[in-house]
Amino acid sequence: MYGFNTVSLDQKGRLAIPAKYRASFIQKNETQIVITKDPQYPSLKIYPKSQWLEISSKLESLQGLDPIVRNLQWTILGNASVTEFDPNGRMLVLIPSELRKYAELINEKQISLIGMGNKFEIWNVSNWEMRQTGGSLATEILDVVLPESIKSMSF
Amino acid sequence: MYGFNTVSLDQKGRLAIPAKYRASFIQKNETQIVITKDPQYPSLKIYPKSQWLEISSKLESLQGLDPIVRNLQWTILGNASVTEFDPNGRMLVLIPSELRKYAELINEKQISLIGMGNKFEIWNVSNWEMRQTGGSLATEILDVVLPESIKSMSF
DNA sequence: AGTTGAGTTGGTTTATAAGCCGGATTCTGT
DNA sequence: ACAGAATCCGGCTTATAAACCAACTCAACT
Repeated sequence: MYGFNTVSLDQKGRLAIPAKYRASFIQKNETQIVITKDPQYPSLKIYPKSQWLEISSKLESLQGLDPIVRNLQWTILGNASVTEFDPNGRMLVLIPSELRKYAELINEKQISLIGMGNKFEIWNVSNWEMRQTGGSLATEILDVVLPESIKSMSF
Repeated sequence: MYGFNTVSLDQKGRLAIPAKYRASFIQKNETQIVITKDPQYPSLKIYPKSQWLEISSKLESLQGLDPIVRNLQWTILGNASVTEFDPNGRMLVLIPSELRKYAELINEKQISLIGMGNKFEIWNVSNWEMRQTGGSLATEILDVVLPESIKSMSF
């Protein structure tokens, strides 16, 4: 579940999880994945269900009065979408249009899929290249001083 | 697993791990290796699987909202690729083209393979010589102040 | 010099991904 | 409520890329 792939979306905007990643899902008996927004950059995150449960419950338990925390909760929890995994065939993920907009994937045929161990990231190809080469993006969404309660968290 | 070798890449970009190193893998029952980017210099790192598991799990657990941490995670985790011994006991590593570009190995027939004990490094031959003689490279990638959480880590 | 093991190479096979198409379902507007 | 359109979903086919395998070359050691 590491490494980077350029994957194409079909005409209908569906994303097929590459086989080498699928294997690791099957191995861990994961049958569902969750896709949601990344709070910091115009990109998406894909979690296996079990990982998602950890993260979402941590997030939910934070005190909801801090505006930054609420923003995080809205962004991450409010945009999550679950997809079933078919162990026999391939796994086709239909990315909700709101998320596609967010990650600047409208009309894109190719996307970058990056395996980060316990999660994946989905990027617009040129945004990802820009990131890799140290360039700066037009949009960096969450650019604030984080409260202590969040600093230690990893999403 | 120490010492320096000049090794050739074949037309398909495959790298054959020299026998003397292979032996030490077999001795330790390592059947898989992981190749990824070095975050600091235009070079690649090869870890035996067990070593990789340590490093990657440490990296994944760091606070994921810090931009520098995310950069490190992207570079190291997002570019990792696993190879295992083939049935003949040979190990041909296909270096992904993105990594070849990164380490300036496009169109290079020869590379420098440096054994560092628990890992290997792969360098463009002339870059490595430059380093050895104290010269400076055109590209030094990670040029930032590291947060305390990372300073103590070794990759 | 002959033998053995390592390195290198290229062709073959297999696995995978991407395009294509038809059918089903939902949505919308009248 | 109905018709048309748009969206969604699954299977099939083709093209591509990676894994496999086997033969050849080179070098070292006896």
